[in-house]
Amino acid sequence: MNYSKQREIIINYIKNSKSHPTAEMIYKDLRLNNSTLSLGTVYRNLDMLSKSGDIIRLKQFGNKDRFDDNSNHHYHGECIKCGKIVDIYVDYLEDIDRNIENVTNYDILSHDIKFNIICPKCK
Amino acid sequence: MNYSKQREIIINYIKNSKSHPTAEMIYKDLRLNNSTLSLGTVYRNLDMLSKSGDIIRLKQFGNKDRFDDNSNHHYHGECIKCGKIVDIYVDYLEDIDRNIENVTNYDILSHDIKFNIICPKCK
DNA sequence: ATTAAAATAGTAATGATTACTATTTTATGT
DNA sequence: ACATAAAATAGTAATCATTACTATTTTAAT
Repeated sequence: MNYSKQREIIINYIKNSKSHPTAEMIYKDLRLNNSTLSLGTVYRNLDMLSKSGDIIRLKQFGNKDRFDDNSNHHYHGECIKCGKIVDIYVDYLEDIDRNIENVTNYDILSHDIKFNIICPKCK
Repeated sequence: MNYSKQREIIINYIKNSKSHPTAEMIYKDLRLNNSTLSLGTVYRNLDMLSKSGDIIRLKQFGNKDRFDDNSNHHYHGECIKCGKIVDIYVDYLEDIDRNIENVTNYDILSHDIKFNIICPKCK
């Protein structure tokens, strides 16, 4: 994977964002200071970066994929009222994997949890 | 929600299926014995049934939504080798929700867990 | 049996994502 | 620096899962 300016600004955008942006949000924002950036380039890089593990692709929120920084582990919550997606920073629950492993035939590598929440604003 | 023959066969198909079928799989199979069934009808009913809670819509597996019986609680696993989606029957982990609630500002209503697994065949 | 609401079939449209191609950029060896 | 090959991009076209639309049919209740 060679260096590219476009990939750098895309990954920086995601790492500095708190909003779990979609491909289109990333494209529109970065276009402002990068007038030749192509939407295809955004999609291709999001795909590469999520496959390499630098970012994570979230499929479980709405109909558009969302992307998130993968620097430190966290779970996700979605407010059932306003739809906001939030990070939930708690230690990875390793015990769950070992427990499931004990009661099934499966090797458990990891897990993702999505919490259905009500955020403070919507309470 | 009025009765309809089409909705009945769709919900029965899902309840009898172990394969977490996509809309298209359901459509193709049911078409065999129901030559006028429409794909739009399948989509519309899957939407209604998942909103009413009779079935659940799984968004986190591949690019097509999958549908599953919601009669008794279970989690899901996806084999990272063969892509198979399996049910994991363990009690709902209520403690997790209460623990998160204690360390965040959020009301936690429920959660879904996706396990990344290796199935017996792929071991 | 009448009637209004709900549902369907079949088709068209939408919209997120992927594919394609000619051009440009990057990394490497001379 | 220079040449070269691999990798990446921009811009556009194509794909494909899903949703919307409309005329007709079915359901449920009086």
